[in-house]
Amino acid sequence: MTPVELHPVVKRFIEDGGALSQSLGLGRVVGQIYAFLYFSDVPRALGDLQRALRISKGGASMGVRQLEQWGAARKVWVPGDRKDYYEANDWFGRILKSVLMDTMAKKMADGTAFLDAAEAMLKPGDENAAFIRERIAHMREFQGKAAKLWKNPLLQGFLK
Amino acid sequence: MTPVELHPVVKRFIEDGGALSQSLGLGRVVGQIYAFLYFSDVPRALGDLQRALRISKGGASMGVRQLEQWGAARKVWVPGDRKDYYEANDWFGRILKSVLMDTMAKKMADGTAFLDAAEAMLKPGDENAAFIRERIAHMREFQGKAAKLWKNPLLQGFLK
DNA sequence: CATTGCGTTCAATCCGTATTGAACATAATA
DNA sequence: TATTATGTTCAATACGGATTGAACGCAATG
Repeated sequence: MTPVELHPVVKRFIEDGGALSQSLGLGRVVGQIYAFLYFSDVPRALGDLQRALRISKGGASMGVRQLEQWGAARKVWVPGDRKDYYEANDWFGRILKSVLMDTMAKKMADGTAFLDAAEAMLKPGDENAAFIRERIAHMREFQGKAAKLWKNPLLQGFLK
Repeated sequence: MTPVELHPVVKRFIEDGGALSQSLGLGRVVGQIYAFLYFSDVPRALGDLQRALRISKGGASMGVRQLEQWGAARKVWVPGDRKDYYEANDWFGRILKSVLMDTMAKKMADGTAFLDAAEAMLKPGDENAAFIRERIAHMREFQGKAAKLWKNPLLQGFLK
């Protein structure tokens, strides 16, 4: 598959975007694809991604779908062409929120359930569980603060 | 090395704590060690960590040091014993801040530098770079908002 | 000064997960 | 319906980073 030449600056952004998303545990290609789309003034098809980033067909397909799920890329219709074209969503706040919801909030949610389950495991008469109860109560307290912060308009405004 | 029996609830917290820190890209053992220390009412030595968590000597040593660097565990002196004992810091906000500073803030910082460098790469007369400039400006804007949010008392209070 | 107990280091290994690519599914076109 | 152009799936693989454990350094003790 014949490569594609990129503006040096865009190339750097793709490299660093890939490294960033890699370091955040999101995989390298999603960062690369997003960077490529973000710096493209026209929509791009899967084949463009393959050529520009030298990634496999499957990788392009899966990466772009992941970005779509996070609302970081959207499919656009190009008349007279039946390929799927994509462009970047530049609303960083929204994207960040999606990713956070997909990674953090989920954990938070079953964190609450987990604390309940843990406390239910403690037998009523369990003497030496007093310290454990204390610790769980302390976790609950922090969890409450975190939930409050998450709901705060300042933060939600940033992530809107 | 002979194992150690743990309270079932603590065992669950260790399992889940390990899974959580693993999923956050911090490695499994640090989460496990922290959970073990957090639910221990007495300080613990490296050997205790090895036995309780069935991890290697090196793993215990490195994990506990990482926690120390984040301020999530501290060394305590036990008179008449020359082993190093550790206990958990339960100030979650502070710990979270340390971890964030160590993982995110760093990236943010050289993100700024990177944008400067990228813009410097654009030749003054480069016509078709207009779109790239636009995009970089848009990134700067968001970066500014993020920096502002980070400095906000509400967030800093939570992370104090 | 030899020995013992403890903590640290780091090269080798292991393990999870990101990535590939061939096979398949689907839809448009001739 | 056969063919061509596209997108998807998933088992196999490659890769990076987490984990191990033997070797080492150091300090206390006899």
